[in-house]
Amino acid sequence: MSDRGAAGRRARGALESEVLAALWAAGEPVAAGAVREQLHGDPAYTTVLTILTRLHDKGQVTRERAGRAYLYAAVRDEAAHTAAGMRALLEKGSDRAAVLARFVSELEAEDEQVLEQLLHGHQEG
Amino acid sequence: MSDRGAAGRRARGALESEVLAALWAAGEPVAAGAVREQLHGDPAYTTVLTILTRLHDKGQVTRERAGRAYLYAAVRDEAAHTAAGMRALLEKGSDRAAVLARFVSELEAEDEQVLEQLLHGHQEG
DNA sequence: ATTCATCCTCTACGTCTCGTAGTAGTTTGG
DNA sequence: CCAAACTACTACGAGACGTAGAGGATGAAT
Repeated sequence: MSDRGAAGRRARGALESEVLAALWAAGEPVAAGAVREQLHGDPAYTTVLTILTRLHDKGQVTRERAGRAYLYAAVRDEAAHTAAGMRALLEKGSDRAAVLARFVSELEAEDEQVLEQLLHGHQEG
Repeated sequence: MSDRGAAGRRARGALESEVLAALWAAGEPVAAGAVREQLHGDPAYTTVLTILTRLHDKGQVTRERAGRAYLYAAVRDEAAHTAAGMRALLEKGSDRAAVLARFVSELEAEDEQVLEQLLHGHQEG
C-alpha cells in the first residue's frame, strides 16, 4: 500500500538517491532489509532489491555475501559521488576555465573560502 | 529515416545537448532551420522544432519572432549552463565542504591553478 | 533430512522523458 | 490567391525508473 500518501509515485531517480543515501548513512555494508527500513513510503522489499540490483549493475554499489544474504555498500561515499558528478559535467564542457569562472562567481562566500583553503593546502606539498 | 547510419537512435538527452550546443555555437538567435543544419544525422525539421519547443517549455531556451519565424537562443551560455549544473549538484549534497574537497582533490593541476587564480581575483574585496 | 523463514532472482507493468517524425494550420511573398 | 516556409499539434517507440509479485535458493532449527 506504500503510504506515500498523497505523494504517490516518487519522482524519477528519487528512490535510487534515497537508497544511496541510506547506504551512505549506514557507513558499512548493509542488507537489503536494513536499507528498506531507512526508506520513506515503505516500499516493498523487492522494490528495494530491484534498485540495489540496478545500482549494482551500474557499478554504483558493491555487494558481498554474508551467509545467505548480500551486504550492499555504495562504491563511493556521498562526497565522492557528488564530486564525480561535478567533474563529469566540467569535463563535458568545451571551456573548462570559463565553466570554473562561472562556477566560483556564483558560489557562496563560505564555499569559496573552503575552496581556497583546499587549494592552498593541496599546492604546498 | 535519418541516416544516423549504424548509430541508430541517439542516446537520451543527446539531441537536446546537440541543439543547445548549436545555439551556443551560433552566439545569436537563430531559426530552427539553421539549428537543424548544425546537427548530425540530419534529423527532420519537425524533430528539431519539437526539441526547441521542449527546451523552451523547460525555460532553457528563449525565442523571439522574426517575421514568420522564431529565432531561438539558449538562456544561458554553455559555461553558465554547466556551472549551474555543478552548483546544483553541490547544493544537493549534505556536506558541501567534503564535496569540494573531493572535487579539488581529483582535479587536474591545470584546472586547479585556474581555480586558485579565480579565487584570488575574486576575494580582493 | 525436513521444514521454516529469509533473502534473492526473474519477470512484469505503468509512467515519464526523450528521439523521431508526420499532418495540418498559419503566415508571407509573389 | 497560391506556393513555400515555418509552426503547432499529435503520436509512437524506446529506455530508465518506480513499483511489486511469484518462485527459487539457502542457512538455521528441529
